[in-house]
Amino acid sequence: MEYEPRTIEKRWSDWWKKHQVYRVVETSDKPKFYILNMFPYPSGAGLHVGHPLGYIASDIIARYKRQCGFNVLNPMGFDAFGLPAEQYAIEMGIHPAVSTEENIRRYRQQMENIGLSFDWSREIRTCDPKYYRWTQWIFTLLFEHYYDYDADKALPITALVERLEKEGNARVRAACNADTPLITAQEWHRFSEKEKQLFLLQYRLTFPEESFVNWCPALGTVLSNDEVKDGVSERGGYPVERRRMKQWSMRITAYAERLLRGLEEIDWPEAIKDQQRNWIGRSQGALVRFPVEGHSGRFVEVFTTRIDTIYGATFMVLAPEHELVSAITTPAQWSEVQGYVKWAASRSERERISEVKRVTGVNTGAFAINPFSGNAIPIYVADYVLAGYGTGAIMAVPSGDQRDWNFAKAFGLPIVPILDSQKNLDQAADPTKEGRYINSGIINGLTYEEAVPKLLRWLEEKGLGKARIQYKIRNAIFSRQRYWGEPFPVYWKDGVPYLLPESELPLVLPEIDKYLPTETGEPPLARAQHWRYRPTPNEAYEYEYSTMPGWAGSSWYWYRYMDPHNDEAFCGREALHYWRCVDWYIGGPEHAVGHLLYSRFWNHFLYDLGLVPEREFAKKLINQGMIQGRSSIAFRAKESFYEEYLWVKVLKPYLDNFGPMHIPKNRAEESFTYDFAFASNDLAIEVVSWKKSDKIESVCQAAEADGKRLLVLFTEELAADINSPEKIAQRIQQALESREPFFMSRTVPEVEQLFVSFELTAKYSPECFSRLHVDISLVEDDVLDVARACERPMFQKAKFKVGPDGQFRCTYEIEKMSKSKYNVVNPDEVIEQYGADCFRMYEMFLGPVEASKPWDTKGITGVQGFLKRLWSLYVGQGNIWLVQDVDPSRQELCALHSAIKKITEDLNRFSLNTCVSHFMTLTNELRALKCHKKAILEPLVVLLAPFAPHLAEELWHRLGHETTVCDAPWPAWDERHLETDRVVYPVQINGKHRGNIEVDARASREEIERTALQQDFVLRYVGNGSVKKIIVVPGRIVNIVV
RNA sequence: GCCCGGGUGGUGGAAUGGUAGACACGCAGGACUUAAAAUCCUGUGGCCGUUGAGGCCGUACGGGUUCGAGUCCCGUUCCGGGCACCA
Repeated sequence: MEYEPRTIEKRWSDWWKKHQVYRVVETSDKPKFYILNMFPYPSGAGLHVGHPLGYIASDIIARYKRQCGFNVLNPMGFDAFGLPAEQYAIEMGIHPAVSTEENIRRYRQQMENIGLSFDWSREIRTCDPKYYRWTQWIFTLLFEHYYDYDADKALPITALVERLEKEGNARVRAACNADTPLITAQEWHRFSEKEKQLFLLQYRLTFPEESFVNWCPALGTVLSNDEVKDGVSERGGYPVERRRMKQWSMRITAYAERLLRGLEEIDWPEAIKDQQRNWIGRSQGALVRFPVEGHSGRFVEVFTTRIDTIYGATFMVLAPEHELVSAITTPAQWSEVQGYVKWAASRSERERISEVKRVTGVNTGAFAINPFSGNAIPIYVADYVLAGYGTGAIMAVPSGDQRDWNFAKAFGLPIVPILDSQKNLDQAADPTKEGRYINSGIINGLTYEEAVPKLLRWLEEKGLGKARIQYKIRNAIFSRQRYWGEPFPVYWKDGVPYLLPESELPLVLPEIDKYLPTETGEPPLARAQHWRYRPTPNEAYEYEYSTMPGWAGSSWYWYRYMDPHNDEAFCGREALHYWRCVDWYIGGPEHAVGHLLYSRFWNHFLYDLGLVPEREFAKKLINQGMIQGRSSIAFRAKESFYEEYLWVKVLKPYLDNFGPMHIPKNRAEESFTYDFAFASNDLAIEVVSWKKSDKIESVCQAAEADGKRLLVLFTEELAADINSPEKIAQRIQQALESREPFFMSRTVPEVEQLFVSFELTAKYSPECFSRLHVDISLVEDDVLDVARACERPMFQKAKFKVGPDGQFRCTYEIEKMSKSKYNVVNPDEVIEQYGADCFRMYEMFLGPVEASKPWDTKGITGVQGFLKRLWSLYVGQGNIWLVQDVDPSRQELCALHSAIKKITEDLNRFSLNTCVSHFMTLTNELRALKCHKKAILEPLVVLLAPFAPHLAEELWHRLGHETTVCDAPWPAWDERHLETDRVVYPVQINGKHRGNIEVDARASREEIERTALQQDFVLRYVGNGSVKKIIVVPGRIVNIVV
C-alpha cells in the first residue's frame, strides 16, 4: 500500500481527540516542562504557512520532552481583543465578539489539522469576561500600589498614606511624577479627600494623566509608540498626530532598573535583550545646576553623561517648552524667542524628525554661570533639545558633541578644546575620552577616570549637582478610545477615579449601537446610555470610557493556562507552584520591546506582591523567523511607456523610410504639444489615452501653429496591437501618404491596461511602469497563466505584451505574507496535497527556526519522497507488513544509534532542520541495507513521533501497540554500537587535505604516525625534506608539517 | 548617526578550530514505460588536465593568530533588523 497521509492523519487525529491524549494534569510526580507559544491574534485571513513555524517547532519540543519523561504543558489561546475586529464591526455592523468567535474557530481547526499537541481544554481568550475579570483585577492591584525605592519593590498605597500622615513625603523615596511637590504631614492632613486622592495618583503604578499621545483621527483612537510606524498607524496606515489628552499610564519607569537587571538572569536572544536595554536606555551621568545670571535662586538644571567636559560648555540650550524660557528671556529678545517657541510648537513630530540636519534656535539674551569656571555663558532655545528627556536643558559642549558643534558653528559660538587628544575641531566635534584635560580648571592634567569623581565630589560639596542615573524609558500609555477591549474597573466621582469593589468584577463590556466615538469625541463606551456605577440607588457614576490596550490581556496570560477555569483566583496556588513559570517561550522578534517588556513589568510587580513564584516569567525565549511570501509582480504600462515604445520599436526601425525624426523640446514649458514630428514631413504624432481625448483639441492647435498635420494614436489601440508593431507602422505609413490634415480612430478597442512581460521592461525607463502584485496562484515559475488571469477583475480589459517565447513573465519579490500582496500560502492547501506530517517536516527542513526565509513549495517533494521511502521500509506493495523480528546487523545498529545520537543532540540545541536530514540519511541507509527489522524500525518510529506524529502513531499501532506513541520513551543511544574496528583519518600536509588512511580503532599515536608516513601520497609531498612535526588528533585528523 | 544580526554552489541550507558544501531542491544523463506520471540509478562548487592520474582555486574583501580558520582577532565592504536631535 502506498503511503496515504490523508487517511492516516484523519484516523489518528480523531483517535487522539477521543482518548484525550493531550490532556495535561498537575498531579504528576514527573518533572514539569512548560512550553508556550505567543498566542495569536485571530485575524480574518486565517493562518498562513508562516504562522505554524513556531507552533510546529514547539510542538516537536513538547512531544520530545514528553517522551523524555516530562509532564509537558503546551497550551494555546487567543489574544482576541483588538482593532481589526472593531474595524470590521464598524464596516460590516457585525459584533466583534461574533467575528472573533468565527475567526477563532477557523484558527483552531487549522491548528488541529497540523497535528499540534495543544491541550485545548485549557484554551483561553482575552475577550472572555471570565478571563478579563483577572486582567481588571491586576489593574486594581497596580492602582493600589506604589513603588518604593528603599524597599526596591511595590508596596501598598496604604503604606504610603501612613507615612504621609506621619511625616509627609520629604523622606519618601518612591517612583512618582516629576513635578510631585514636597508636602508635610500637616499639609497632608489639611488636604480634602479629593486633594488626597489626586496627590496619591502621582505615586500609583497606574494613574490617569494629561500626556502627549499618538492620536489617530481615522481610527479615532490613541496608539502606542510601537503601533506607529513612520508616522502612520501600523494597522491601516493612517496618519497619526501628537495630541495632549487625558490617558491612563502604567508607571513602568519605576521598574526600569529591575527590568534591566533581570535580563542578566534569563536565557533570551541577545538581540532581544539589547533592544530592551536600548529601550530602557540607562545612562549614568550627573545633574548640574547652572545659576542664571541676574536671577538669584533660578538655575538651569541639566543632565549630562559627560560631566568631565563641563569646562568646555560655552553655551546652554533649553527646549522650547522649558518653563524657564519665559522667565529669563530679556526684553530685547522677547519677541524673537516667542516667535520661535510658537513655531517649534506648530511643527509636528514628523517635521522635526525629517529636518534633523537643519540647525534652528534663538538666543534668550540671558546668561548662566558655569559653576566650575565662573564664566557667564549665553542661554539659547533650540528644538534639538527635547523637553521630554532629562531636564529639557543641556550644557552645550561643542568640542565634544556634534550637534552642539553644529549649533556653535551656525551661531558663531566658541569651541573650546578640553582634551589634549582632541583633533580637527575646526571640522567636527571629537567626542574622545582619551588624553588629559586642558582649559579645565581643577581637572587640568587629569584623565577621564580621575576627573569624573573629582568633579562629582566638588558638585556635591557645593550643592550644585550630583551623580544621577537617567532612563530613556517612558511610562506606558494604557488607555485606548475604542470599544473592543477590557473596560477599566474604574468609576469617576468628582473628577477623581475610584476602583470598583472586587465583587463588581468583571465589569463586562456593555452593548452599544455603533462602534464609533460619540459626536462629542468621547470613546465608544460613552454610547452606552444607562451604563453607570450605582453603589446605592441614589448614586450613579460614570465609568471610565476608555478600554485597555491590546497588551493588557497578554501581560499575564501564561498563568491562566496553568489553571484556566478557576473562578476564585487568577491562578490557583497549587497549579502556580507546580508550573511556576514558562520554561521555553516561542514567538516572533517583533514583540521585543512591546509585549515582552510589559509582560516582564507585570510579572515583576506580581512577584513583589508575592502572587507569583518567579521574578522572570520566561526562562528561555526563542524567536522564530518569519516565513516570507514570494510575491509575483507584473508590470503595467503607464502612458509614457507608449511614447518610448513607439520610438524604440516602431519609429526607429522604420526611420529610413520616414526620414529624420524630431521630438519637440521644452515640452514642460509649453502648455501642451504633440509627442513626435517628422522633420522632413509635415506629420506630427500624439499618443494619448482615449480617456483623455479632451486633450486632442489643444494638440491640434499646437500642430496647426507648427504647420503640421496630426496623427493621434490612442494608447488603447497601441495596446491592442502591441504584439505586432508592423501594424502600427502601417498606420503611420498611411498617415504619411495621405494628405488628410487629421487622423484618429473613430472606435477604440476595449483595452484599458497593458501589461508588459518582465524581460521586455529592461528596454524602457523604469518610470514607464507601475508594479502590481499578482495573485501567486495564477503564476508558475514566474510565468503568468494569461487565460486564467483574464477571468479576474484585475485583468478584465487587459492586454499582455508577451516575450519572444510567447510567455508573459512576472518578476518576484520576497516580502511579508499579506492578503493585499496576494502572496499568502494557506497551510490547509499544502496539507491537503502533501499531508500534515510532510508539511511539518518541510517547515522544519527549510532552515533554522530562528531564520527568516521565503516560502517555497519546490523542495517539499524531497520531504514527501523521504516519507514515502520511510513508509516502504515498513509496508510493501499490496499493504504487506514487511517488519520482521530478526536480529539486526552491526551496521544497522550503528546507523540507528548514530541517528539517535545526532537527533537527540540536535533537538537539545534546537536544530530541527538537521534532525530532518538525519532522518533522511538513516532512511537512505536502511533502504540500501534492505533493513526491515523490528529492532531497528521500532525505535525509528519513536524517534519520528515528535516530527511526524500521525505517521508514527500509525506505524506504532501496526507494530502492535495499543497506547499512544506520544508516551513511548525516548530511545537512548549506546556508544558501543557506534564504535568501529577501523577508523579513517584524513591526512593533511601543511594543513591541506591530501588523502586518507585507515587504521585500527585502537591504534596508538605512533602507529598512526607510522602508517601515515608510509603512504605514497605523503611521501610524494615530504620528498627529501624532513618532517618537522606530526599532529595526531585522536579520532579526528592527522597533520604533517614539512 | 548609534546598537545588533548576517554574507558559504544555480537554490534552501550543513559543518564542538580538524576532509567545506551534509541533507534536499534544481539540472544533466540513464533504467522502467507505447507514452506520460510515479519510481529507481549515476553525476553535479569553479578552472586546468585526464577520460578509472592528478593539480590549482574556492566560504563578501584585505590582513593577522594557528600545525590547521567558513569558524577566533583587526580593518574594509555590502545586505537585513532595531533605535534615534536621548545630552
